[in-house]
Amino acid sequence: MKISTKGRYALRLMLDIAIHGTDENVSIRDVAERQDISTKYLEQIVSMLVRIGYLRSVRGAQGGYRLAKKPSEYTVGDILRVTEGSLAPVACLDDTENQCERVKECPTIKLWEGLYRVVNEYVDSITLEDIVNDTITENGSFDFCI
Amino acid sequence: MKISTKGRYALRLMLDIAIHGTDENVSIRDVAERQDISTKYLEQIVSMLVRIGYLRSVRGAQGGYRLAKKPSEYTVGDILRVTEGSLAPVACLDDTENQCERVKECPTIKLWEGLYRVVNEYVDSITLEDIVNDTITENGSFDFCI
DNA sequence: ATAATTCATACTGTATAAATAGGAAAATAG
DNA sequence: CTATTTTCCTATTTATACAGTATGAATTAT
Repeated sequence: MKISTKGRYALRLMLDIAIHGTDENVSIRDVAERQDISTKYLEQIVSMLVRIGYLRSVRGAQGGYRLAKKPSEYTVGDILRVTEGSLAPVACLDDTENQCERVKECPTIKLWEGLYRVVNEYVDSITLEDIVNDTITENGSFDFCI
Repeated sequence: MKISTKGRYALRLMLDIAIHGTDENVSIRDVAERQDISTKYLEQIVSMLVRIGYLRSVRGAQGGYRLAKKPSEYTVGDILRVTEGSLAPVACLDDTENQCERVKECPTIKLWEGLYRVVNEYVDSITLEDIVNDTITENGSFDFCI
């Protein structure tokens, strides 16, 4: 039941860009340095977020990334679902063809559906803006640990 | 964010014993057959549940397992926490020494704490009895799919 | 005694996570 | 117009944890 580094890094990346990208493009190199994450690994993660339209990229010198929307318009769930693939606690809840034929009479499926629901509700209740405001208010700095 | 087979099998094991263990010991062999899970793998899982006192074992012929308490006294969370290790979405929330020194000023830690909380609240709100009743009421049978 | 069971622990294969690596394509600055 | 900075693409490697096997000892009922 762990969130992978991809999901965590993606969140830190988006927060970093939310904070530093208001008046200039944010390069992966800078994010990698501030967040202490491998640039090459971040490149993979950022590409997912560009592909889905959450980030806009500008190539070349002075290029980098900006948010496509306002921080208040991204939920944590949005970002985690892109990078984690799915937040479903069991495979049979994924859209794919992982569903077994006994789903209808499975005694535990309702349990997993319920867990899936509360997880989604929670991560969708928090936006990037919420986290940014919270942090800046509390200590002014922005150092991540995970 | 997936629940592992250990957690899922443990739940099915406990439910199976809850149903079939009212007037006799339930052997691993029988559970494995009904649930279509490897007996050797189940042995490992059952041993965790015995060690922590959730199941009582009787050795030898006609031996097997029974619940130590009533089905209503086990929450799903109890069982998952034993077998999954922890339901924390990030390592720094575990009791162990995984905590980094920046926890206090980490912008995302509150998020993960909140997620951890809703997950625990949910899985602790459902007991084995709830699932048993639910299932028996609905279709009388008890076939699992995951 | 024998058969049925739990108990203990070591081992293995496989998939996934996590990260590295190398270079092509695009844009800017000088 | 070339050197530099950056994104973009995709293949490869490494590490770790999951999932399951395997072997056999200990215990108890019949």
